[in-house]
Amino acid sequence: MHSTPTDRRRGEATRAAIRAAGARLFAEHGFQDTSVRDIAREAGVDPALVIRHFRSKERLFIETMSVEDPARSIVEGPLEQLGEAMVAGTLARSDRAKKVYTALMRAADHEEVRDAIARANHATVIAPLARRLSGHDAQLRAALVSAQLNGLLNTLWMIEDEAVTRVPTEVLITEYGRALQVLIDG
Amino acid sequence: MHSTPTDRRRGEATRAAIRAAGARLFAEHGFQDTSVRDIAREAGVDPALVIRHFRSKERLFIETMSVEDPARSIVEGPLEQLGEAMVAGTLARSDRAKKVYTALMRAADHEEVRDAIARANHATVIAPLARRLSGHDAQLRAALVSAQLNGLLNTLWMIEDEAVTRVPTEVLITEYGRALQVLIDG
DNA sequence: GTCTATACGACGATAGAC
DNA sequence: GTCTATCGTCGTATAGAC
Repeated sequence: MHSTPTDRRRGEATRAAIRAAGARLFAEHGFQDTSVRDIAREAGVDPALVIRHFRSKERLFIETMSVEDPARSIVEGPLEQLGEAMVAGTLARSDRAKKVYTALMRAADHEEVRDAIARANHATVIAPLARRLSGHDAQLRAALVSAQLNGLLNTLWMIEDEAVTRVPTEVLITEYGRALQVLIDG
Repeated sequence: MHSTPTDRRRGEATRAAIRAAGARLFAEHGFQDTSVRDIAREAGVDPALVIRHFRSKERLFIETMSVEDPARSIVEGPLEQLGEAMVAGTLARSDRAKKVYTALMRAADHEEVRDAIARANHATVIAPLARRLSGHDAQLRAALVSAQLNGLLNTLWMIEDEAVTRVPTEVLITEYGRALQVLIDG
């Protein structure tokens, strides 16, 4: 009937194990190629518990595909060189951040994933950047800078277009940074 | 034993019906939400024939998700205003072109789809643009312009971020066109 | 050769017993 | 909270009729 303290503690341990397994497997193999049964096996629990605790594979994915490493810092620094700084700061992010970004983008078939992506973009890039911009259409220009940045990341991390992946990072920072700077300057 | 003319004609008609059904359903509902059985029903054909004729759902998707409406024209016009022209030309593309783009991007979980996207980018944007650019790193700058453009399209069509979708097209053309122009000018 | 019928193994998710 | 058994659906393969 009632859940005892022991029950609750066991449940929390199970939840944590499932979450850890999901965080690892989704980042490594993506949403589609990671099955609920894979996660259960990695967590050492019954497959039914994955759904029981997280309601659906999709919800576990969204809850799991996030990074503590805050991207907020990429909109800091002198405004006059922020374009380059944003590209450099993004390309220098952790390996996990790249994998999470890629996994999210490649799962954009799912509406709730798209919403999560949009929310993350606003929270980590658009809103803090818009606060720093002056001049006309600050909000819009911030959103377009975010779109630009995502364009580069998609080419580099999601599509992995060889024409761009083999270019030295410093060149990308200089060239693409100039393009961002135009919208930052307004 | 041997295939009669009647056999061959029947087979071609079946193939065409499956292709047409796939072209419609994939564009409308995406890769994931369109089942092989849906396509077979729409085509008035046995589900096994879909695989028999196209080897896999993924191959039918890639073969089907293309547009005759050539995007090549978006890299034409005076170089000094090509940035704006590219944005304008892209945003003015057919409704089918938008749906195909969205369907492809949302199916990027599949490696062969990513390859198809990269090939399309090179054939329709990067290569023809690189041919027109002069100065340093023409090939790279063309690839980065393509990345920028895809960034806008992803925000607009794939993620459908409201902060950008509700902005008037003319504003997007002016603002984002300026950013493209920087890399076009070099 | 085209097609029909049937089946396989894996999937996400659920009901109900403990 | 956990586990077993199972459901309906999926992409795909194939045997055999025409």
